[in-house]
Amino acid sequence: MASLSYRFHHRYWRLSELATISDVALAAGVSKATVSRVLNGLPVRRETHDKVQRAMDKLGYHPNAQARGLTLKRTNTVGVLVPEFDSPFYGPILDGVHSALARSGYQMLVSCVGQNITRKATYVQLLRERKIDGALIPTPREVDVEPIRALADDRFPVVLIDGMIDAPVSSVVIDNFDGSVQATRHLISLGHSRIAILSGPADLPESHDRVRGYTRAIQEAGLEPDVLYAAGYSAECGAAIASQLLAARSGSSASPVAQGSILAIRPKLPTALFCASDNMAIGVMRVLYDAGIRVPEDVSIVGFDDVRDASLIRPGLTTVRQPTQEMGAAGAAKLLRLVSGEEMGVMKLVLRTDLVVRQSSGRPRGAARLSE
Amino acid sequence: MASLSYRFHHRYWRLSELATISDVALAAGVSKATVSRVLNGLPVRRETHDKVQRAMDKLGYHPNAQARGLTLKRTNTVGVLVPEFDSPFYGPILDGVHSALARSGYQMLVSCVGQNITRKATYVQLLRERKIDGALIPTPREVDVEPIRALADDRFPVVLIDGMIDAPVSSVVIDNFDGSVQATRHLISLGHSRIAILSGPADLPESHDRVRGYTRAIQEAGLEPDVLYAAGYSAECGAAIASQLLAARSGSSASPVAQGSILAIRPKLPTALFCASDNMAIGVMRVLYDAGIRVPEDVSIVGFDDVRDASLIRPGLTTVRQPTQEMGAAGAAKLLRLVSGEEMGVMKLVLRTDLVVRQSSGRPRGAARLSE
DNA sequence: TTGTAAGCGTTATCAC
DNA sequence: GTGATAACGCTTACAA
Repeated sequence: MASLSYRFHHRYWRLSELATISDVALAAGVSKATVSRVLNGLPVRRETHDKVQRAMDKLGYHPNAQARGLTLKRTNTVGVLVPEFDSPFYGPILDGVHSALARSGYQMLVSCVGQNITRKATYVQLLRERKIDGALIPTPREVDVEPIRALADDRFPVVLIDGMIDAPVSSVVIDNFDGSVQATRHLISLGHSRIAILSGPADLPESHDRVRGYTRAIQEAGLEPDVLYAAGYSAECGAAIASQLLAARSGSSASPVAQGSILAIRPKLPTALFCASDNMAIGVMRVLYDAGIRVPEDVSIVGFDDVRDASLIRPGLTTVRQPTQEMGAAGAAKLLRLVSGEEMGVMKLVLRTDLVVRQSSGRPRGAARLSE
Repeated sequence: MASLSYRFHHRYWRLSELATISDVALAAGVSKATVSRVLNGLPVRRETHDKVQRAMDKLGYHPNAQARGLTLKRTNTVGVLVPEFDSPFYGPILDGVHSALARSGYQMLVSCVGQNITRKATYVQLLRERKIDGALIPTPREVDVEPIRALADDRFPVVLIDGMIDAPVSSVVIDNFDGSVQATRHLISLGHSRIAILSGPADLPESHDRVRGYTRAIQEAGLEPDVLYAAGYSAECGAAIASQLLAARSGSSASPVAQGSILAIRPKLPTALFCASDNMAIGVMRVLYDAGIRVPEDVSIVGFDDVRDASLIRPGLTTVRQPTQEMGAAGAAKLLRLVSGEEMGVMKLVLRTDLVVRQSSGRPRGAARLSE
C-alpha cells in the first residue's frame, strides 16, 4: 500500500493489504508525525484530529505492533512459563494472569517448561531476543535459580508465582505453613492420633513449609509426626505411595520392601492422611477405593489446593484452598507495575489459605481395618 | 551499545545492554550484511564466518526478533484462542499445540475468549496488528463465523480444532458420529433398553453429530431415543439436569414442573445415560452419589472426551476417547504448513475416537430404584 | 500545532 | 564474497 509496486506484489498472497501510518498521513493530508500524535493522544488541533481519525477509519488502519515495539523497545507482551498445561492448578493461574493482563492491553506468550527440556534455552529466548517485556514464572524450581538470577541481574522484570527462590525477584505465594497447620489441626480435632503427611518433592521449598506446619500442629497435640515424601505432586505419585502402604499392610514385614523405604519405619498405618496436593489425594483415594477401603470411614483424607475436582469428586475432598486465580492476577499486576517502571521494589505477597471441609475427612471409626 | 551516549542512558535501567548486529559487525571487522549472512546460513567464506561467529559469542549476541519481524513480515508466533484455561479438555490441546510449535521454533500467544467478551476485538487485534503469523481456534462457535470468514478472506492462516464452521478454513475434528454410535451400542450390548443422551448445547455442530450417532444406534436396536439438552458441557450443567431427573422421580407428576420441561415427556427414567462430555458425566455422578444412587449398579454412565479425570475418579468413567493432544499437534502442524506457504489447500482432518470401557457402565440390575 | 528527519535492528538489492 | 544502502512502520527530537 505504501507504494504501488509493493501493493501489487503482495496482492497475490494476501488480499487486503494493511494500511500503514504513511497511508493514513497521505489520505489525511498530514505528516506521519501528526498521525502518530493522534495515535498516542498527544495534543493535536481538534480539526486535524478528526481528519486523521476519519482517514484511519476509512483505511481500517491499525498500528503495527512490531514496528512500534522496535522503536519503543517493548512488546506489550509478557511471557508465562508454566510447568504443564493439563493441570487443574495452572489453569486458574493462567486465568488470573490473562484477565489482569488483558485489562492493560497486554498479551501472554505462554511456554511450557517441562522438567527434561532445556529450560535455559527458553529463558534466553525470552530475554535475549526480547520478545517480551517481563516474565511470570509459576512454581520455580531449583534448576531455575541460575537463569532467574541472571534475569534479575539484568533488571529484567520477573515475578514468581507459587514459589520463591534465592534471588531478588518479586513473588506471590501462599501461607503454606498456616494452611498445613489448619489441615492438621482439623484432623486432630476429629480425634485422629495417627496422622501422616504425604509431602511433595523435597526440592520445592513449599514442601518444607507444609511439612513444618504439619509438624508444628502434630507436636502441639503431643502426637508423633509421620512424613512420607512423594516424587511429585501428581495423582500418580499419590497413588504410588498409597499402593506401597497397602502392600505393606497385607504383606508381612519380611516382604521384599527394601530398607530405606518409607514403610520400613512404620509399624502401624495412619488413620488420616494429609496430602500436599489435591491431585495426590485423588490418586490416593483411587487406590483406596480399588482396595475396598472407605473414605472417610476407614481413613480420612485431606488435600491441598482446592482444585476444581476437589468439589466435584465423591466423597468431596476436604482441602486447603489456594486462591489460584488471585495469585495469577496479583502476580501479573505486579509485573505490569514493574514493566511500566511505576514500581521497582521487590514485593513478596503472601496470600492466605482457608480450610474447606467436605466429606473426605471424619472421625476415626473403622480404622482397625487399615491398621490391623 | 550502538553508541556511547545510548549505552550510558540505559545503563540505569538495564545493566547488560544487548548487542546488535552492528556491534557484531564492528567487532568482527565486517559489514552488517555479512553478519546477517552468517546468521541466515548464506554463503560466506569460511574464515569470515568464524570471525563473525567469534564476535557473536564474545558479545553474547542474539538477533532481535522485533526487527527481524519488521522486515520479514512474520513473527514466528501463532495465536491460540481457547475458550477457557481451567479445562481438562483444552489443557491437552494446548499441550499438543505447544510441542508441535516448539519443534519449529514458534511461540504461542494464548488468548482466552470467554463467551461474553468482545471476541471480535481479539480477532482484529490478532490480524490487524499482525502480531501473529496464524491462528488456531479450538471449538469455534456461531459467533466466531463472521470474524473467521474475514480472516479467511484475507488469506490469513487459520486452523480450527474440535469444530468446523461454514468458512473455507482447515480444521481438525473427530468422528463425533462414530464415537456416539460406539458408546450407545456399548450400552445396548450391556442390555439397557432405556438409554438417554445428555447432549451439549445446540449451537455447536458436534452436538448434533453426537445426537445423530446416538439416534442411529438406538433405532438400529429398535429402541426409543430420548434426548436431553444441556446448556453447556460443564459439570454444573450435567448436575443440573441430573437434579431435575431426580426431582421428577421423587415428586408426583403433579409437582410444579413446568410444561416444556425435559421431564414432562418422560414417564420412566433411563437406566443408562450417555453424556456428551466427561465433565457433564462427572456432574451427573456427583448428584447421583449424593442421592445414594449407585453407578453402575443403579444407572450406567458413559461420558465423552476421556479427560484425565475419567480414569482418576471412582468408579472409573466409561467414555469415548478424543485424542486431544494429537488434535492440537495436528492443527499446529497444518497451521505451520500454511504459514510457510508450503501448502495452501484447505484440510479437513477427521481423527477417530475409541471407546474406553471402565467401571461406570454395567448391566442394568437395580434399575427399578430409579424408575420406580 | 505541525512537519522534517533521524533513529530502532533487521534483511534485501544492488554494485564491486 | 562482501560492502553500501534502502527499505520495513513506527516514535521523537528539533525546527518551523
